[in-house]
Amino acid sequence: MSKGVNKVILIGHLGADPEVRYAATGNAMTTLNVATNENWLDKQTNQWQTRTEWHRVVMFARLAEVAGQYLRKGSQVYIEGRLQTRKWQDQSGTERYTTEIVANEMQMLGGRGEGAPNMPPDAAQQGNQSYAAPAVSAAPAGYSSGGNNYNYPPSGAPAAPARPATASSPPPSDFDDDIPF
Amino acid sequence: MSKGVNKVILIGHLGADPEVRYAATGNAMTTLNVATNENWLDKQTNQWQTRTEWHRVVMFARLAEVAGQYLRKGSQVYIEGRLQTRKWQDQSGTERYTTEIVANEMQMLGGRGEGAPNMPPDAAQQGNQSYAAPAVSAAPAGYSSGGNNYNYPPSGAPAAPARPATASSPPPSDFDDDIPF
Amino acid sequence: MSKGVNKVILIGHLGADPEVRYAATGNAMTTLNVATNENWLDKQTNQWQTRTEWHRVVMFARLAEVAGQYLRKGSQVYIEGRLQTRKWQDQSGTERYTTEIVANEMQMLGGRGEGAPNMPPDAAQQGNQSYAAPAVSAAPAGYSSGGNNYNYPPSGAPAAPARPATASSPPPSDFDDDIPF
Amino acid sequence: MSKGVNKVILIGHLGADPEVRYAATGNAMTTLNVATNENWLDKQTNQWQTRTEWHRVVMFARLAEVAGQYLRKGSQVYIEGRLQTRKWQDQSGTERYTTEIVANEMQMLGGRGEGAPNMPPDAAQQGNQSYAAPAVSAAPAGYSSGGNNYNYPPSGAPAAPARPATASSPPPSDFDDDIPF
DNA sequence: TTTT
DNA sequence: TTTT
Repeated sequence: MSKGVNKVILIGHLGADPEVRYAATGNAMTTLNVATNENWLDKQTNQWQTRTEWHRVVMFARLAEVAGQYLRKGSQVYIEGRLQTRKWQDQSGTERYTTEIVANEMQMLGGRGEGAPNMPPDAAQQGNQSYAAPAVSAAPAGYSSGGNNYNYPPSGAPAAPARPATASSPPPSDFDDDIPF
Repeated sequence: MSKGVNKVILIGHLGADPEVRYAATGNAMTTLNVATNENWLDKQTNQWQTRTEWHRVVMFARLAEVAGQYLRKGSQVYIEGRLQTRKWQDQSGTERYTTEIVANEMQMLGGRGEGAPNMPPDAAQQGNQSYAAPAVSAAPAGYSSGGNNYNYPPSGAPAAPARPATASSPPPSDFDDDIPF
Repeated sequence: MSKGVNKVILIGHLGADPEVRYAATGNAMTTLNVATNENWLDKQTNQWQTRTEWHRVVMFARLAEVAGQYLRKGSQVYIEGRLQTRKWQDQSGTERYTTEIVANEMQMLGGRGEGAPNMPPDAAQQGNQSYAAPAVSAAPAGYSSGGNNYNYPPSGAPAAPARPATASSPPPSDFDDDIPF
Repeated sequence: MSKGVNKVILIGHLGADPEVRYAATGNAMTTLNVATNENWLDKQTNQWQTRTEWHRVVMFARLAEVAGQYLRKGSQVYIEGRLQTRKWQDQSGTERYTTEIVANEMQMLGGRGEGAPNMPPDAAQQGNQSYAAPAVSAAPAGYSSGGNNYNYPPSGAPAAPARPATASSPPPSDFDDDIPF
């Protein structure tokens, strides 16, 4: 049944430039690392602290292309999407899980001037691929859209933790274009 | 500073009864497994399919107690909260990440009559522990509220996958009450 | 440009059966009256009070038809949409304003069994008529989609308050099908 | 019952400087006029058009003070709140309705540098006055918080339309501090 | 790894 | 009345 709501809304800044990949079909997939900050009062010290949460955001098709074109490290963005947890196997064969936000809407915020061209008016929203699949699929070919496990990182890739503890452990970056994503 | 929005909204059904734990201080923490369903049209077969996404929801203090008291497997709920990814170590010492929704609001939906008493009027919302910490902390003692890594499951526990592949692999359930959560 | 977010999320109950109208083109428009309740603590008396807010929700095309078919007075619904204020003239020629939620998603909640058939899987979401207009327009013919003032109630109709004080003052109901909505 | 969700999320720009008022008790109330823009494709001309929607946002207490201090005409803001329609009487004694967003969270977006000092970390969120009233009430004294009709504009004031057609018909601005708001 |  |  269509009973269910799964919605995420983020406003944050990119910790790095977008990563854009292309499937053999030409479909784009972009991943963003988005930081959301919040402040909380430490009752012990009575001081304000900042907590940063990092989010892995993925987007497809036209939205992916626009993100790759207009966003940069430091850009402030509004993201709307849904939560999705997918299973993958690390190099030791262990099943691991990564939770991502699959974006269906994006807005570039602030950042007036600073050299970046403006996003085109038709770029802000993805036809929601969940409920009513758009004419041009938002998911790349080779992506088994019916399940949670569109299999990236591919087998044989180095372990790619969902949230790397340090910069030395980068997000998945060695995808094979022939085995898309 | 306080620039940032990190918001999740879910409507779904519980896949199991809530799990309630108590810290040594008496503070409650409840975890829910919430399924959100959506339908998508398989273009190949031209048939409607259902995709289920499972979400791990955690809540503290009064909200946790109310959830434990009024929700049951199958209950339909509205959840509002924020995304949080925490790091933990599995039994092999490998760092793993689990993404959860930390709820600050909950509404029990539908289910009129059916034996379950109604939730009390003051139960619906948690003082948001992120921005303005409530007088009675929403986070249990023993929970290092300043970071992302409030450390459960504890070291030494069996691996608890973020999203079990089957029912045979339950969510973390063998926490030690003396080392809360 | 496409900088802007205008989003409303409601969960409430219908105060009356949906009102469905059809444009000359056959396009449907449905209006719902949705009550959202919240509780607040009266500090004077230290007692919990209930506050009810009424919302006028409008929807078009397929979503409008589904709402008319499956919702009834008392139904619990999830609504997602955008705010829109339109101008109209009452019988004295005075300009008046009505704020509505233009729905693009709807979920029927709870109400298991009770005689009502389930909503079809493709009914939950409207192609968002704002950003990327759907193939079948979500707006009825005769509706000047570019502005805020699609002119109902029509001139000459009795005054129709945005939010009637009592049930004796119903929402606009005497629309002329030839001058749609 | 606590069954109900009434949530609005806006990102837009201020059409004018905030209007700040103070009750006799010293409590602040600020109103914002926020424009949200969206683009839609005119099928007739195959051209992109912009539609602007104006929103009346009200906020109280600390949030009201911060808005008055840091926001200006043109500022980009994120607003989260609830819809509220209140009844008032125009000078002819006719009942009129105005729908507002009562904000409980606000974020200033973009606008780096440009002379404006930053918002303090504790300013972003209002204790939600609906569900669990904060220690310092978010509603000004003199405001009958139990109903929808906190009576401004006061009787005897010139008519103040919810959404003035032109700038010559300003938002309510002649409140009497002794009859707060 | 972001931002203020 | 905003913004891009």
